Amino acid sequence: MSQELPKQYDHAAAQECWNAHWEERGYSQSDPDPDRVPFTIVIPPPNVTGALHLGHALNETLQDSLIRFHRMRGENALWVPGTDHAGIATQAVVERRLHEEENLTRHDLGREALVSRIWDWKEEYEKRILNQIRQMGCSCDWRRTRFTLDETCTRAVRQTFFSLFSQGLIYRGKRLVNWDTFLQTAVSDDEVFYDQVKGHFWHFKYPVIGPKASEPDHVVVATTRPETMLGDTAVAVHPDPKKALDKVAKGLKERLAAANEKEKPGLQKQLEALEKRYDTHLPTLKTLAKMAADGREIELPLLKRKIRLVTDEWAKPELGSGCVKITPAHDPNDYQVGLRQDLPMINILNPDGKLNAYAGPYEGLTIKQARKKVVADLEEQGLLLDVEAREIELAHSDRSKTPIEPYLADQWFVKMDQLAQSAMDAVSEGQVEIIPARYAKSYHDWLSEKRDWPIGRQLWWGHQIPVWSRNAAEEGEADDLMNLLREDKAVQDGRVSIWLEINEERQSLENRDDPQSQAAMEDLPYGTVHLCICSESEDAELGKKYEAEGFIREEDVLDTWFSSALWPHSTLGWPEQTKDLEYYYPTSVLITSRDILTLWVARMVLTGLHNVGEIPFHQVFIHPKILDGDGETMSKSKGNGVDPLEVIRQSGTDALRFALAYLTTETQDVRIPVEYQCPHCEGAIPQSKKNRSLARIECKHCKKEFSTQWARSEEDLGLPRATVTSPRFEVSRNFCNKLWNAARFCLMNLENYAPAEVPEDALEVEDRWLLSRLTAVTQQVTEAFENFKYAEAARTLYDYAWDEFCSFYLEMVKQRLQSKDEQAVALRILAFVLDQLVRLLHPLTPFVTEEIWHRLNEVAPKRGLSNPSEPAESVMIADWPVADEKWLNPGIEAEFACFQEMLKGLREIRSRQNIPPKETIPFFVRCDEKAVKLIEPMKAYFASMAGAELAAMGSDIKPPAASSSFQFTAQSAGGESVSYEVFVDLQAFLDFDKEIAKQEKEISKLEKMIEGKAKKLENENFVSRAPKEVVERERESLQELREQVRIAESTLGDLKAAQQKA
RNA sequence: GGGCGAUUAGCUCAGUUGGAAGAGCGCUACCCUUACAAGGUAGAUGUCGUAGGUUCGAGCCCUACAUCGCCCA
Repeated sequence: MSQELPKQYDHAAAQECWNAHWEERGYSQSDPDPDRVPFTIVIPPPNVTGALHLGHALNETLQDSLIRFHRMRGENALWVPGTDHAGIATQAVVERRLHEEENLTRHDLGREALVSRIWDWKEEYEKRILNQIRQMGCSCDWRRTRFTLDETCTRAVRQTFFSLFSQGLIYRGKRLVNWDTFLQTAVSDDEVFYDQVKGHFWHFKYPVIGPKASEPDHVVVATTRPETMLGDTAVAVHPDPKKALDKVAKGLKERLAAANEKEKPGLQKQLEALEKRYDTHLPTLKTLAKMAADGREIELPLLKRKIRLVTDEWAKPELGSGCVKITPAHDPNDYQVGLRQDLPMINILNPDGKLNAYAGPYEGLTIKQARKKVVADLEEQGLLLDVEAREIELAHSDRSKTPIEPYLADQWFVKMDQLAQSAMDAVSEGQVEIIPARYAKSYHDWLSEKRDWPIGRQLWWGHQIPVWSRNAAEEGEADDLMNLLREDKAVQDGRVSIWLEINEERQSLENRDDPQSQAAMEDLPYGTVHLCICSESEDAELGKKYEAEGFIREEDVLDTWFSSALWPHSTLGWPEQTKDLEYYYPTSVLITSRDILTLWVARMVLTGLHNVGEIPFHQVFIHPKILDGDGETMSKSKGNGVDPLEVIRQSGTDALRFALAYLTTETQDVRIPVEYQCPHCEGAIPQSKKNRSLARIECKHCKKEFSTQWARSEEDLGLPRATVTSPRFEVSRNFCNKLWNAARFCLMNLENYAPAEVPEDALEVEDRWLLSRLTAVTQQVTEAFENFKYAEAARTLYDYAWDEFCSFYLEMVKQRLQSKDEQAVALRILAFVLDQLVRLLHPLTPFVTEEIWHRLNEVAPKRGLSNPSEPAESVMIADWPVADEKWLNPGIEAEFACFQEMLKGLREIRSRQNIPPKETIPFFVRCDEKAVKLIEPMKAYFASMAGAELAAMGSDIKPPAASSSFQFTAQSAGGESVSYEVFVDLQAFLDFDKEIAKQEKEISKLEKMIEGKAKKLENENFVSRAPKEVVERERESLQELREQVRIAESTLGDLKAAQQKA
């Protein structure tokens, strides 16, 4: 038998074997079954941009553990796998590679060819990702694997779009978007990050047209982006500058009054500067506000365009000159001003980031070139006043890492008003529970803004928006077209939906009668007629028909989130009313990371409610993020990413999973310190912010060099590459190995096993103790899984398996296994407890437990304490243990704790006295009769586990002349306290100095505690106000401590006397 | 600027209703004891971020501050 069982757990072999076995048996497949309760999870689909990282590993681990737990509980567990097309991210990766490897742009390739390349990428990565998920032991129903761009999902997307469009919840409008000039697409706010860059703050003079006497002949404005002045359509001043200044001053004064000494000087200075403004700036600003009311105009330099002087609260009299230039088409704040003031919005950019015809002589320049030239030209005309160096928070596209240009463009939106409200209600009314609860707040805060959702992306990879559009130059034309369409059969049948968009820009210009606006208006159509085709299958025929009538298909595709928002119902077959949908929806729980709580979770709730009429899941569990040792998010681009497959290779999937679960507590993110493993000597080199960006590193152990993920040069690539890993997985690897070896021990001994019922009176103390603990552990672990307390489940099991099952029970049972008479019951307990432990651990460590299970099935095909029976063929489908409370026995646990304490004391003396392992130490115990009974049965274990021979015990024990002693108080099974004095006869071994020092230290520690307690008890307040039982406990405890000191002092005296003699 | 979280041993983290702080790793010593050296036994290690407050009593409750992280603007 021992031949077959290696000393070390072979995780690689187990994983391969059992994964194949599980799939072959189809354990993870689920079909609707009205007799069973479903438990359903849909995977948050990883995107096909790249391979999975540790964050995914955590996410998958938590889902699979939960699915396995519920499956074992007998629920019909379904876990739907799949991946996400991640439109912009995936297209960006492929485009970048195209550029790097072939120096081509997407326009060189064309839409069809590019999309085909992205599909190739997707095929490759989808395969890789699904394989990774498999390697993590995930028990998904692979038959149901979905992709957000596959047929099933496409149908759902199409249906959703059509339905929202028909209900008027989708519209197109001109909006300021975050334009990525590199990828030439709008990106959402969530795809924008801010970076501090060094920039400048330029101050310009704009001349006033026809100033009256006593009026200023110019205004001063400032900007960090001078080229945007070409798109200026106004200059704003505050409508009531004095009121605004007063308000700021009041706020400052309040802060000053409340400020501490450190802050005061700064605030004081600010206030003084502000007060000066009343003299230096206020008069001019007041005049300007009046001029604005009079309709005075400004001449925009360089282009010589007339622009308006307006009053708007966006202008801050406390800052700069108090005037602000307004560029509605290129700044979000200015855009709002533009809307309020009905300003023309002039877009000066082409999609590629070069300036367009509105920029006049600057047309064709890049932003950078235009900036330089604008500044130079203004300076030449004497209109440049000042340039300050300044740190600027600049928006960058997360996708291309290039600066974002705010840009006015046509954009498709979903109206969020009602939809957002429904999603908010679902949470506040408790239909959807967010765990931990504090995250409900950010969910609500975000939704309550009810900001319309921009859903269009100027990409080629994704769900193309199913809308065909045609401009109508004048109102009459629009009406005619609409009337014609209303007669259309497809429209009447409800297969096509139509909508007339009135051109907002033209409308806003219509309200103004200046010639400039009128001229601009003429270029703009009155409106656009849009039609949406419901079914993709009709695109070809109907689409062609409308195209012949002058309609053009929208080129943009939908935001990826539009399709992932449907995931919980689209994967189950919606819009068809499938049996799956009926049975599995709403799903049970969604497990995800907090960063997409709003982007994704909220949207799933609202689309679920809109499409299916029901919430998508009952619970949302938000798990921690994976950080590196410095508390930074892990990412490949930082170089601090650990590859889960590497962890799996080195330590095994079980170790990966167990470690991640072990770290998943409610409030902490998971820190995983990263280190390089030297390919030459396998030594560990901790990763730092410094070395993580290097292409080559010298090993501090063997002094040889190795390369990293950054290696690009021939020379660097020639060096062997280091593995990036983390020491954090060792604990769990060791644990798996420990479990393996514990099982190995059991299995080797179970050769003589014969199943039979175990009557309670056949049990020894340690059996009762182990069963009592097992029962408690079963309850704790069950409750932990029910409440997503993964760390608690893992820790409870770790402690039980290692400290209790291995360190105590297995050590104790060894003796009984030697004896034919005592063996039988012990083996039944072993088989049973191992069986239960393996079940409890299975959700976290599926492979090692399955490996053990199968071997256990061979040697112990029937097991159980009351009614031995045949277990399931696989632990994956075995029943979850049910705690049988009859085994709970706090009395036995207390007694056992007493044994443990005595054992520990004996071992400590051995260790302190350096007594060789082979020597046996005799010891005496002084205690009363009751206490004798408690210790008596454990006699043999002191011998086997501490090499200590109980020489005598009783109330009249006289300590040996040269001894070491300790004493303690414990609880008996009945709850009374029992005291022990233990003397170890050290005649043959004693190191007097060491022992005297130890006793003295012990006495001084005890005295300190006595002092503290005595003081507490002398405190009138404590005695009178604290609960009686607490005071009583303290009194008793003081009593015991005094007794302990007395004994220790007597031992010390004996020791000193013996030393004298010796 | 607003919201949320964190701060406990050298490192990574537990710490139940408030009653004199624990684990793993690392470190030290001893041990290849017939399940396991990825192991065993024992040991050392703490201003519980700072300052106040509540309380007989605070790692835990309250307030302020500091530092770090995340989300939002």
